[in-house]
Amino acid sequence: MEANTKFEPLLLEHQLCFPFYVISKEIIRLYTPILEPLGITYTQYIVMMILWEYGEMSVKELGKRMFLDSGTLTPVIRKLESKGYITKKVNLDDERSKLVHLTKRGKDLKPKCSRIPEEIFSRIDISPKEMISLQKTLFSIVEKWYENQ
Amino acid sequence: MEANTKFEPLLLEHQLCFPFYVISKEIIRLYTPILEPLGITYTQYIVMMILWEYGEMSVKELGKRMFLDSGTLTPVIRKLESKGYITKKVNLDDERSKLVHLTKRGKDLKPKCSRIPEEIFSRIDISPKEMISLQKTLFSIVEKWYENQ
DNA sequence: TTTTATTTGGTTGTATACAATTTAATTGTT
DNA sequence: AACAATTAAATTGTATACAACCAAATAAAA
Repeated sequence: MEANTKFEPLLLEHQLCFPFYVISKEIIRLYTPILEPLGITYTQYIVMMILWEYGEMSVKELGKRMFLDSGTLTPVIRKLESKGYITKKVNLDDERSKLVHLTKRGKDLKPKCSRIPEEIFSRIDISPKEMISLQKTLFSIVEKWYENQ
Repeated sequence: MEANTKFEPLLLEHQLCFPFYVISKEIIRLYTPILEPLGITYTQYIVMMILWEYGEMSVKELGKRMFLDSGTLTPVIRKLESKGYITKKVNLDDERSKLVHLTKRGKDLKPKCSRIPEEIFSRIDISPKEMISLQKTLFSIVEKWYENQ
C-alpha cells in the first residue's frame, strides 16, 4: 500500500515555480485589454506607477525596483517617451546616469488608472483571508531578494 | 492623524501582481544556469517535465497545461526537436493534430534533472509552513483558471 | 451531401526579458 | 595628474509570450 507512493520531485504538480509562472502570465494577460485603451503595456504601467510615486528616477534605480536591467528598460522607456508620457534628461551630478521623469500627459494618466487595481483584484478568485496571507508571504520573499540585490 | 492615511491603490507595494511577476522572473533566472549545461531553457524544461509524466501529448493539450498558445509553443517544440529530445508525428486519428513525444535522448535527460527541484527549493527562503500554505493557495488559483479554460 | 462553422497548428508582428558586450563617465590608486 | 577599475546606459543576440491571422482538416447543419 505504500510501495508506489514515493515522492516524485519532477512532477509538474510538485513544482512551486510553475504556478508563479502561470499566475504572473495570466494576471498580466488580464491587464492587457484594460491598459490597451491607454496605449500602454503591463511593464510600461509599472514604470508609470513608480514615477507617479517618486516623480523622477534614474534608469538604474528603476531597474533595481523592478528587477530589470537596462537591456529591458531602455526600449520600454523609449516607448513611453515616444507616447509622450515621460522624458529623459541627463543627471548633471553624474553624466553617466539618466533621469526619467513624468510629463504633464504622464501625470494626467494617473487618475485614468484609479479603477484598475480593484478591477484586477475582483478577477482573482480567492478569499480576503487568503489574499492577506498571500500578499504577506510574497512580499517577504521579494523583500529578501531586494536586500541582496 | 488620519487625514493622510487614505489607501492609495496605485502604489506598487499595494499591487498583488507585481510580486508574482518578480518572483516568477527571478525563479526562472535561478533555473537558467542550472539548466544551461543540459542545453535547455525553463520553458523547454516544463515541456520535458510534462512529457516525462505523460509520454506523448498533442500541441493543443500541451498548450492547455502550460497556458501557452501555438505562437509560443511551436518554436519551443522546434528547438527541443533540433536538440534531439523530442520528435513530432501527425496524429492519424485527426490529421490537424500533432503529437509530441520523447526520444531516447529525451527520456535519458530525466535522471540528470532529479536534483534540480531541491536545488531550487533550497534557494527560496521561506519556512516549510509558509511553503505548504503558499503551494495550496497558488494551486487553487491555477486550478480555477484551468477549469475555465 | 454540400455548405458552413469550428478546430488545430503555424506564421507574423510587437513587446518583453536577459546575458554579454560596448561606450562614456567617474572613482580609486599610485 | 595618470592610469586602472568600476559604473550607468545602450546595444546585440537569443528566447519567450501573445494577439491576430492563415491554411488545412474535421464537425455540424442545411
